Amino acid sequence: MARPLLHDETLRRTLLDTAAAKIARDGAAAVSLRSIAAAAGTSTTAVYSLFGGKAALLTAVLDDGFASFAASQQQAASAGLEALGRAYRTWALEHPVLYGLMFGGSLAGQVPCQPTPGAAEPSIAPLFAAVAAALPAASDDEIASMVGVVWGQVHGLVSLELAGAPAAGWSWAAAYDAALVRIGRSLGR
Amino acid sequence: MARPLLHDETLRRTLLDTAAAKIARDGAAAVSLRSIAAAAGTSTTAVYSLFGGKAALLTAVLDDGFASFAASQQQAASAGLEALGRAYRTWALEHPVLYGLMFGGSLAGQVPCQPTPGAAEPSIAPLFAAVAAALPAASDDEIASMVGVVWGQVHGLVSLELAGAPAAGWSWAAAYDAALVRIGRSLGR
DNA sequence: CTGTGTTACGTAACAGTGTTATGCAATACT
DNA sequence: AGTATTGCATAACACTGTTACGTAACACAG
Repeated sequence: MARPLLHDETLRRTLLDTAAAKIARDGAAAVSLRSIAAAAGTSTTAVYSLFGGKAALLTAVLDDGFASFAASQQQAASAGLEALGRAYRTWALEHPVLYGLMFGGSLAGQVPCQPTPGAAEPSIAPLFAAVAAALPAASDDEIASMVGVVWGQVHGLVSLELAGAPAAGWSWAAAYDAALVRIGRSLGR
Repeated sequence: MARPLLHDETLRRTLLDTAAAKIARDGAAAVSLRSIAAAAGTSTTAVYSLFGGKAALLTAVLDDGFASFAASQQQAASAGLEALGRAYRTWALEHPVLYGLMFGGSLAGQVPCQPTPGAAEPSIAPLFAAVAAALPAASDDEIASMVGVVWGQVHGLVSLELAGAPAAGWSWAAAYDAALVRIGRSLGR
């Protein structure tokens, strides 16, 4: 017997990148496995060998997204909580489809893909640290609850903006600014 | 010539209800037009006669959802802003899939259905009124921005909870309570 | 009551989807 | 060099939304 060929890492990255590009352009539901494989210069079975199927490929794209998002958050972490909030919105607006897949309703089963459990945690770790630093006297429960509040506020505004919810009489950017100011004030003292 | 048969309103409601039930149980992407038609005791072409296709049927289900949600909000409106917030979460938790379709990323093109423009506005009209009543001295812009902030906060927490986002160290219910208290405090005076 | 124009919708076909069984070429070790 | 082992192309499968066709049912005119 002989040690067989390993998976081709180059093809894996090519598939991942073309899939991510197509998904970002047309949305996850409008992208077919055949078109991804054809654009990558291979066949559908390669996806099954390398990932396991369309859902697994989407999941891999999603995990890549979480890594990119977490890196963006960690880079902004040193500049303070407000910078963290701005980086959050910036990344989301730059990757609208990906953000929707990561934190939107897709987890609820619209598209059969879900990130590996715990994939989102590194993304909010900087927020957790910032809140903890701003509230040195708070208990763990208070800090945790506050993280939920801040994350919910930031995600909610970004999510509504991305979903195209009607901003009748206000702009989402203005609401976002106001929310960041309110958060900063209530955490400052 | 003769005035022809009108569309069968009974069949329309049957299709709408079975579609809504199936979507609520299995998610929008997992439901096929054939299964809906079969469960309703008819054929797929009936859906095309009555609605125009699968996307149009989903849109109709969605519009029904907006009507139900708006009714729930308007009913809670008289009981104050905090009651409005609780009713918001209650409805969303009772209709998780529908809520995700209505306000989640589906508008961004994951599933090819979109509510009629302006469908969400009656839903937030009570919130708008409550904020305006709580801030009688505020300008229109300030009120509008505050509506965005509050809506974003409430939607964000509900959306993250529904998406199954990890609540590492807190519960979404507790964060929601804390957020409502914070909103009430900052609007109270 | 009969006839006719108009419509609702069942049947069946179509193009396209994700998935899978089969087979062949390429490889890494003996 | 030989051979076991794998990657992946080909082609079939079951399924999807959509649509052409045909039939049965109806509202009105005579």
